[in-house]
Amino acid sequence: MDSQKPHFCKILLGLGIHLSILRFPRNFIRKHGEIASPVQLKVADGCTFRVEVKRKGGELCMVNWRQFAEQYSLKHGHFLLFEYQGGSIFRVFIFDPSATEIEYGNYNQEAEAEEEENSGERLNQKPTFVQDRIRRSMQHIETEHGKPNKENDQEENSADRLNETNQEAGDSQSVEMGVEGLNHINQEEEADHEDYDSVEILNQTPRDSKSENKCLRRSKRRKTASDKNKYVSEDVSDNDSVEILNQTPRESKMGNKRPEDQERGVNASAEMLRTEKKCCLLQKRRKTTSDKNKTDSEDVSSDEGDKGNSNSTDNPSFVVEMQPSYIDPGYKLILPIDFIKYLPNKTGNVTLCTMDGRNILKCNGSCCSMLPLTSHEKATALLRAKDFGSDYPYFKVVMQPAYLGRGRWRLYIPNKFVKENMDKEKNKVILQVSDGKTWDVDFSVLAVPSGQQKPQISGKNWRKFADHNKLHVGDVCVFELIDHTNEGDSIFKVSIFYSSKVK
DNA sequence: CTAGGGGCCGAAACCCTGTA
DNA sequence: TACAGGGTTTCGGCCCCTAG
Repeated sequence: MDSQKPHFCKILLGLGIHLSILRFPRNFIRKHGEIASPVQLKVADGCTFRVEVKRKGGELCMVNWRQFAEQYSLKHGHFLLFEYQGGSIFRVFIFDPSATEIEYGNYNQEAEAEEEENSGERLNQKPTFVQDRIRRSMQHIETEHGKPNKENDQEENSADRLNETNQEAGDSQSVEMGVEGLNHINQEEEADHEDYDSVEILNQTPRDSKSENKCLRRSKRRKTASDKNKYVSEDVSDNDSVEILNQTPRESKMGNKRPEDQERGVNASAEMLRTEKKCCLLQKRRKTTSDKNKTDSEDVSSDEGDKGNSNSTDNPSFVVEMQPSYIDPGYKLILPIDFIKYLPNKTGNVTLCTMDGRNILKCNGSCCSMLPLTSHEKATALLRAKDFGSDYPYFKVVMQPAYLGRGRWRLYIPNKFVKENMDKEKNKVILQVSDGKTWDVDFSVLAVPSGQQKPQISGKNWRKFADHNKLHVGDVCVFELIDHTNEGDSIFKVSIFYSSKVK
């Protein structure tokens, strides 16, 4: 590929594929002007596709590119790189969800073979109620706009409406990875791109950046169990509209759902977890017996009782009022005993599907856990802090679930950093944030029998630090060692790069 | 092979409820 | 109001898996 030519990237996150619509990054159009319709998409296998370009809600979009999407079995997580040749011609490079460029010639066969191989397992794991919800969700979006849900609706009209809907609702179909933007992924930029949750990179291939290069490196290892789970998640999120079946009582009572989510009629499970967690931390009172009895009866009766709820469903469902122990630290969610009859097996794995492709929870038996960030997510997060520099020694950490209360509150510090810059005998370090507030947190170096050493920050004050600074999974912290004299405790200045708008 | 990340277990500390 | 008992939470340590 020619790095001198203008280009932009797109990561597909579901709906865009189904709607046959792909929006050009605004910055790209701003920089290179209008693209005349139709555009030609040239792929490395020699195929060329003509795709119409139209304005949708003020944005320039490729419409009806379904044939192209189908030809290469594009799905959620695929990464497209568009290199502009001029004269409405783009060369397109396609990367699969593992960030590996696909083999164009035999991609379809491979995809089909893989599909076939996994079909039993995967299809079985995708419960029919999910498919049903997806279908109904799609209908809901259409009918919400006052248009009848006719199967024969012209695809484009449907796409238009959905596109408008999603723009209004601030929903996101594609993350635009790309571009010059990654130099400026800060909160102001995020505000600018809020409606698409997107990052735009112009004139910079992902390969240009070290971390992106990491992401795109061809992965040679076998698929692990966790990888398989991720693929299952992707499959489910392909269909884009999976909802939490019912509102939790707390949600409806306290109204702490984000307004944009209310508009959309969807829940972001991670946000729910965070919100619930906050509530739990603030009101960490154990349920009394009478409370529990009340909750249990509500849970069990939810099948009936929620019929009047706008989220009611014909499928079996239940409502759970979060207990502190459901969220933190045990992540054990107790199901109503009456609901067990709907499960095919009393033990085993279940998958919780949400609207947000990333926030799939895999549950094993009674235990649910948030999956750790993928290397790609980490690399993307780290880009927010890539411009950080300091004369002091520092290290950057992307917050993982395990650092923020999953299992326990502990943050691992790179061993190399500790060896080079810190006194292992110390048992405290001081964290200081920009407003000058400080926390004494426990520091220890855990010696593992294999001889390995695992320096870590832990304890109540680390938790207080995380709470006070509203740290969430995906946020980046830069720990800058500004004082490490032998007498006192090491002092770290902590700069935080939040993963979403604060909060 | 090493380091990072996360799960699990058991002990101790903490908190709440019920009862005298 | 004090206390016992039991449930919940916190924490240290160990182990395993994965990526580089």
